[in-house]
Amino acid sequence: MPKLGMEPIRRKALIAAAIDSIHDRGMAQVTMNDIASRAGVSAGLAHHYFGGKDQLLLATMRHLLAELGDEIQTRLAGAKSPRGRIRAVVRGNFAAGQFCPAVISAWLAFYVAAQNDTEARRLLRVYARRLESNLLHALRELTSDENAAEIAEMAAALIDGLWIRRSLSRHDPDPDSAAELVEHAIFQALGRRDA
Amino acid sequence: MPKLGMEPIRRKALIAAAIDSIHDRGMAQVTMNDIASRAGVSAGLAHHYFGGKDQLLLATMRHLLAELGDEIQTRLAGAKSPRGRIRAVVRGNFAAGQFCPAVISAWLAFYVAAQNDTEARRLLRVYARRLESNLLHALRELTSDENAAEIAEMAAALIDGLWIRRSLSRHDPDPDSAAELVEHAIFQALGRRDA
Amino acid sequence: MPKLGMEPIRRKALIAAAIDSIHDRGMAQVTMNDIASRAGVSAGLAHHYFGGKDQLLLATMRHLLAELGDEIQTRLAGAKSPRGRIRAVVRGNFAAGQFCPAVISAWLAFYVAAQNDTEARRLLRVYARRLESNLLHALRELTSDENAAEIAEMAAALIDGLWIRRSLSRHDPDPDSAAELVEHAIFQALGRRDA
Amino acid sequence: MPKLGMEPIRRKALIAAAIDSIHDRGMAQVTMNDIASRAGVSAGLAHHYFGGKDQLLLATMRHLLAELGDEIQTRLAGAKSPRGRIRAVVRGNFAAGQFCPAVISAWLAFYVAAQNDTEARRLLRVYARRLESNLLHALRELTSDENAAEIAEMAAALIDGLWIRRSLSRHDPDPDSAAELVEHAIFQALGRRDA
DNA sequence: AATGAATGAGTTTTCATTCAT
DNA sequence: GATGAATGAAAACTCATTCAT
Repeated sequence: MPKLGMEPIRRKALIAAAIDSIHDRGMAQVTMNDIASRAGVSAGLAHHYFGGKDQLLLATMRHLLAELGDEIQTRLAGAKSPRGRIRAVVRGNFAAGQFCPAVISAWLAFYVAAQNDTEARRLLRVYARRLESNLLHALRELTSDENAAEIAEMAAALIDGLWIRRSLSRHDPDPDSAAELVEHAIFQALGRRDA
Repeated sequence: MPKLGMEPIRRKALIAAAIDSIHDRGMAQVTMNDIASRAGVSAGLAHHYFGGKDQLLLATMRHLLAELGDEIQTRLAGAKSPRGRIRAVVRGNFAAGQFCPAVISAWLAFYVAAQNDTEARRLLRVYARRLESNLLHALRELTSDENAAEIAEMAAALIDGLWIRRSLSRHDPDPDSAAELVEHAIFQALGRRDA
Repeated sequence: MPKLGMEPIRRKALIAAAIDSIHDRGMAQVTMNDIASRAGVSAGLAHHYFGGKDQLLLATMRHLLAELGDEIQTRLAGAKSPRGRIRAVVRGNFAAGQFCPAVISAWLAFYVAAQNDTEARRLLRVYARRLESNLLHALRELTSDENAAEIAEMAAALIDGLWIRRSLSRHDPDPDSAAELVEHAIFQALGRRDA
Repeated sequence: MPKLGMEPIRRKALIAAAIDSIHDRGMAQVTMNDIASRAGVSAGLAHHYFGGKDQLLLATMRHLLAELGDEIQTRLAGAKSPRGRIRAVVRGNFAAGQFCPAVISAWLAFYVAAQNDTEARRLLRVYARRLESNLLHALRELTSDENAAEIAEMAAALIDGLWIRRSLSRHDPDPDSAAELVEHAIFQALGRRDA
């Protein structure tokens, strides 16, 4: 029973289905049929709306990136101090909507896909640059530029590493302890001068 | 012109070719033909030796794991102090043979594949446990068990995170600075009590 | 905003769009969507009016055939002498509305389609017979029946051949010189007895 | 039961099957499966050897063009006089191997395909230019350059037109009478000065 | 030991066609 | 009268895998 204005609804459903499919079949094994039937539509429709598998996957990635960006921006807007901004960035990266198994799987898959896909790589670089610049901004208010850069690099690596590692663990990932670990590392690195 | 004793040579060539193929086509896109022709043999032969694509890929993963393990063990054998052992583990993870683009790509790909492949996951878990136990062992000589566990987790995440991040950068990865960053973080975390 | 009496307008627009689509995508590649969107309507509407792709294409062919027939009949009506009637037929075949790239493409496509489509073949045969009979009629007044038949066959082949050849040339086809070439050949063949 | 050196055999069989398939299904309707199963192989093999449908079709066209070229060259080599060379070209165009229903269908299909496919068009232009140059060469020895050009154009159109027309007739095409018709037209056009 | 030949199952992709609105 | 939504069947294409030689 076709209705009007279905397109955005289908697009969202397909993107959500793509994330779930990647999670439980793996990027290399997902088929359009998996995704489409999980979204409750035909494979043809997925093609119709996205133009092809690659583009659907890229759209999914863009969606994830945008969501993460929003998460961080929202928290950043409410932060008052440099330390608050650092916390905002870190917590944003481990926000509930993001740090669940299916989303983590998808993220990793995209990280890996970016090794060989120019557009995916471009997308990821934009995100990485923004993350680092957010961190740097806050850190520079608390320490020397040089120091800030070093800490930012460490923090970013730590965030990504925790994502990866949690994805392999049996238990559901715990956003809070992950965020605390990162914050702890950052503030400790700042600590010497801070103290 | 078939020769005797070619098997080990072919196996090595195929594994090396698999790593390269994964690097420049991506796990999802590698075909047996890619790998075989890169190794200078027919796809049929790759089958003959490994029994199938999955098994060749698994063998490749085992090879990577074994090499990394050897790298670390060798360094560990020559280390005298707890700090030396920590350095051995960290440096081993960024050893020259490991920390080059093709190998990083392959590692990441396997990390992701492990999300959905039981055997790959098992293999990876064995390695992760050993890495952690090596680190823990050394750390426990320098701090409380609880503290050691926390630092080990952080260090492991940092190592993985650096791998992933370096893989996206345009430049060839620099093992030394990566290792230093990790060592610095570890010793700083130990620092308070160490001092 | 649906209007009354749109049907004939839509039909014409769709047929024109079909001709253009065939011209620049090729019979094998035309889709209902091409045609419909070029006509500014939805594919569904094209179906509604014509019942299906095949029937739209057949209607397009009928349209072309009818136009060509009209073109010739009009000229024939104004012709006084046998030679005038021959000229009428020839010129009709190269009339402006007919001898333009898009129409030529469509004609050829139909000619070829007729090899495998019964209805298209029937349509084409009717036209071919009429064309020949028109020519024959005029020729018989100028030469023997046997001779007339031979010349008619030659003329018809020449007309078709020129269509096909002009369609491959880079320049826009020139109706006048084509018509002259055919007339020249006919009158020369008649010449011996004519002289 | 795979044997060595099958590739050229398969290629030939597939090309022959393509011609037959085009003939009895029509260019727009042929599928790789039609062709492959007619050639007694799987569709996968056809892809393997030709890379895709388009390329198989193009290869088929190239084959037809080459055969026709050979046919003409052979006859041309044996011709002594200008008139003999003209006859060689004309007869070559209606040679037995060429002028049978399936081949005619394929030719026409390609002629039409050339309207929209750059490579097909290029191929056809090469052939058309060669045909015309062969004719011109011979004709120039018998009449003025200007006259020769005109007659060559007429002859070429006549040849193509006869192909098209014969393809629509119910009976098997008769190469001899077709060739005679063309020769007659040429020699008649030459006749005035010739006489 | 090694290969080229061949297949068939699985996937993406395309489209005519249908239909509720 | 007209559309956008949706499908399903059919087609192209890919590839791991098998096997005779």
